[in-house]
Amino acid sequence: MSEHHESRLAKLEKIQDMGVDPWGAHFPNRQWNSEVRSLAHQVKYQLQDGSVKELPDFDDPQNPVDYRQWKNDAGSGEEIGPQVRVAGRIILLRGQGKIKFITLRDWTGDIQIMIGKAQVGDRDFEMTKHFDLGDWIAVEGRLGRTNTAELTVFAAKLHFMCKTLEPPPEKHAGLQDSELKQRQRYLDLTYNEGVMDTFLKRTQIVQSIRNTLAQRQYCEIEGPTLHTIAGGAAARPFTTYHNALDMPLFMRIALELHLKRLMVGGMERVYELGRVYRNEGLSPRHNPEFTMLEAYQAFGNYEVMMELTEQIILDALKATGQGFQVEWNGQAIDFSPPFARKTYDELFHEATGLEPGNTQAIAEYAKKIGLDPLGKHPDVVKSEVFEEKVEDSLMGPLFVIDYPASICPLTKRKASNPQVAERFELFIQGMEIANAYTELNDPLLQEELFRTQLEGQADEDSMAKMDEDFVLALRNGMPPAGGLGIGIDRLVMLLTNSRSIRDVILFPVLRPQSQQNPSKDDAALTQAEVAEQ
RNA sequence: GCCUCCGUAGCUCAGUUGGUUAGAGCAGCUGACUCUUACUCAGCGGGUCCAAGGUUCGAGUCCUUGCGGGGGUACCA
Repeated sequence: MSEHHESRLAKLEKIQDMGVDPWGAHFPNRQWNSEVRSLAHQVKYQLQDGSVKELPDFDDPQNPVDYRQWKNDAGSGEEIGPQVRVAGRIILLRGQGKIKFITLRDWTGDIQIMIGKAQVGDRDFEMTKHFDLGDWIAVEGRLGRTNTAELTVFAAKLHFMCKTLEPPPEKHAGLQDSELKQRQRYLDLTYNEGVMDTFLKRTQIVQSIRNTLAQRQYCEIEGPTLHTIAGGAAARPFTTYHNALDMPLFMRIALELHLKRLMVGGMERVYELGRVYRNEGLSPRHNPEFTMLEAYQAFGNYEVMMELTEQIILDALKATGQGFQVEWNGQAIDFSPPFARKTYDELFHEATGLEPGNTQAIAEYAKKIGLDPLGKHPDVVKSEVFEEKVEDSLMGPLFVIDYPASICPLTKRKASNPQVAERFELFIQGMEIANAYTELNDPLLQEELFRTQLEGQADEDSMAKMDEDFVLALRNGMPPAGGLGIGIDRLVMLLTNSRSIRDVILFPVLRPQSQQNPSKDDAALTQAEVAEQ
């Protein structure tokens, strides 16, 4: 066991010896640190004649005020301020003889506490000797300012809330090791600047999306995450097994097919915001489980969904207190509406100089850039070239519209040109953020497309799996509709200036640690020994 | 999966061409201090150098394998 653990356990005992519960209790009427900060204007200076003076503005960097001098000039009197009740974690601790300063942090921010032996009494001051960085405490006291004008709670009564048995990260640099940041996210949240903010913003974004959809009378549902056929996207699923039913199950890779069943059932505007699972590689843009929004609107089309996508993003910007100009990874993103639109073929031509219809030339070009066009449908080859040469360079926000129909088996074709599917993808900073169609509702064509896809495709390509149950649903009649998918994690990345998807997922997938942490076993042993004594 | 970089005290990091007993700051412990704010001052402790092998008179440093992480790449409508 390390010196840190020993020291903390010893202090834990001393707190118990004082008759204080080191694990704390209910602390009613507690105020957030941010609330208390907003009471700063109530701190005033009362002169001996009873008149009250406002304090000067200490926050003006142009005009620094020496508070000690100011009080001197004002004449003898006393600072007055509201009584407050705060609670939080001890982040910094500065002792100065019979006085202690604590920087107390809650999830709204920091506030300084001053504890004077004469003010809190011997017993509470004795307790401060057993404080460690990271401990949770609660404080009752008067809000005021120190001689250096720092807004401070002058403690009258202390309450111990929770002992911390592990030492905190380094107090200036914080937790730098990206592995520890992910494994011990609780430390990352408390001690690293901006981390709490990022995850609170994530919540705001998700709430904003729900609000936007609610305003349009969309209904949120919860579909099954265990599927008998993992469909709705081309991805390798995670497999699992149900014992009582004695059958394999797949974790869902998309929300699409069940939402469409609900459209058949007459849920005319329906969405799910939930987790999907894809058994594929990891990268700064891919986590094996991630959050998707899928929304379907009866009698809509992909144009309607484009407008909705834009609204969702603009509302999310507003909800996170941002304008149209956002900085991301050192670059500027301009979200000013309307977002640009370009057709697939247009972009293809711009990037390659090739005619989008010239399959021969495209196949040769594909070979030249290291792709293998042999035995593939011309549109698949074209799509591979597109992914290789176009997608990464789309800084956007840009709606890419009108995809080749043969690579979109769930999408309705354009009435004027059946070779083209009514589909768009939204690209920002080279990332695919949204994907939407005018949904295919022709069960006969759907069945045929499933079959065509099946030919010559690998077994694990689940998109190719015939989903007869889904086709049956379509045979019962799904209204024409627009459908939309948005990758929530990637959207959060863009709106929080996060470079890695693992910075916006609280607990990303990690391998288990290689060795057992020996300090844990030691601690358990020693606690048992302590109990014996 | 493959390529590549990284792994040194609780944390953040140094560590020269392979050479004496592996260092610093924070954190910890002891003491002093009633307006500090990365408090200060005096003193003291703290290491499985990721793991296992190997080369060498000698390995934190070089080699091999493994483990964990970052990045790239492959897979990925």
